[in-house]
Amino acid sequence: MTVIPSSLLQQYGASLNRFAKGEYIFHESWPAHFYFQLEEGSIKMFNSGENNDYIQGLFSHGESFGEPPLIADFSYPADAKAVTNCKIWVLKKVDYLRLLRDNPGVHFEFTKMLAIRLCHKTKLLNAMNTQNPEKRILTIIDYFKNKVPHPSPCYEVPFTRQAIADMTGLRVETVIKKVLRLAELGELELLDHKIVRH
Amino acid sequence: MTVIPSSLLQQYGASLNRFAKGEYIFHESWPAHFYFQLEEGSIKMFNSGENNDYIQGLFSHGESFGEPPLIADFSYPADAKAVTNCKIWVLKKVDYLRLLRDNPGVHFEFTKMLAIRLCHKTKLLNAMNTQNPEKRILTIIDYFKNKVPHPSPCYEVPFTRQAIADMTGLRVETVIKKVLRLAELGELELLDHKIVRH
DNA sequence: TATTCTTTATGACCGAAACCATAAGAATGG
DNA sequence: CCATTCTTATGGTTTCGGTCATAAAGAATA
Repeated sequence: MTVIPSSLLQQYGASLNRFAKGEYIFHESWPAHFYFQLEEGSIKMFNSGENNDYIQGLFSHGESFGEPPLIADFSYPADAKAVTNCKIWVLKKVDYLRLLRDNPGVHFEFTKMLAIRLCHKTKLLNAMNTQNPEKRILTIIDYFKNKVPHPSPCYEVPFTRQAIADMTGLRVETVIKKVLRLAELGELELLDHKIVRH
Repeated sequence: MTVIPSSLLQQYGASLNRFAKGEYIFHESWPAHFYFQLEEGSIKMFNSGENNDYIQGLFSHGESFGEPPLIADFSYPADAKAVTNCKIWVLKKVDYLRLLRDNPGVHFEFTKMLAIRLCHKTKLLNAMNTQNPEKRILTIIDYFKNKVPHPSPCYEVPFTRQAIADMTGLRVETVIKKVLRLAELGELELLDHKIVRH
């Protein structure tokens, strides 16, 4: 699951930096200068609006984030913020590009990951633009359920109703109501307010 | 703008195939066996729903499409259909992967393209989930306006209201009404029903 | 343990976009 | 050239999710 082995990162000059809970790693519209890979903790990428936030992604141990602007020279399309205290491997852009050039296997795995992320966003765009709130919510839940192949058939959703709202473009009251409805319909189970998907 | 030179494609065994207007190149959920690059004509990638279609992308001369499933071994997340008569370079998956392996420069350009597409979908997800219909419409128009750097400051939108609806998740009547409103507000101009963006 | 903040819950009301019907102009094809 | 289909347009109606107000349970913090 780890994108690039830490030994290889260190070999190219990466350093392990700490970010406090709530701290921003970068902001929307900033130019990209570094490769980031989470060693510990988790971060969220999101667009902040006046009323709304929209969560673009959630990343934790072993995952890298914010690489596309590094590769194709554009500015960040979203903010990145530490959800918990984090330790993050940080590598300068030129060193990262050199690492990719020197290691075709790593480069190919990276391309593969972009392809998978693109497919995910493709499916999300379809779901969020054409489906009703219930389906949108299930789409998001099932994405995270299947992200890491789970041993148990049932998946305890690790998000608040507000987080689901911020990933589906809905309002928190709507998510609350639709989740109760989905539980009635048997699509979800509620165990002491925790959402469980089978 | 051409992704891979046709000479290189031929060197790896590509053939130039014809597709008639309206013909499908592939369907959602099919496994991916070929690399496709448009020599002539244009195609659309879209999800077809009961009432709704959702257009994921429009591609024309020089552009490739449907590569991510080839790279990361998943099935197509959408249909691809010829909008006009097309000539398309078709290359077998193994040969395409060999081409990428042998040509790091081509591989890097491909990675760059995925990064750009990912950024585009990120921006779309934000716009479509958090913005009002007017902003959604302008977001789509501006994307195509800026896709190829245009000499003239004004851009004649080459889409029907229905196509805009299918890219924004709105209904055609809504697009018609909001476009008229945007013209009143001066955000768009209407020349004989053609939409022009400055 | 008290207090504050977050999260879930509920109901009333409102408004914007969907839905539906209709029509006229434009483009396409036989 | 005529017939058919597509595209743009318009107005009436409905519906669903947003908005607002309120509250209680739970979690975090002092």
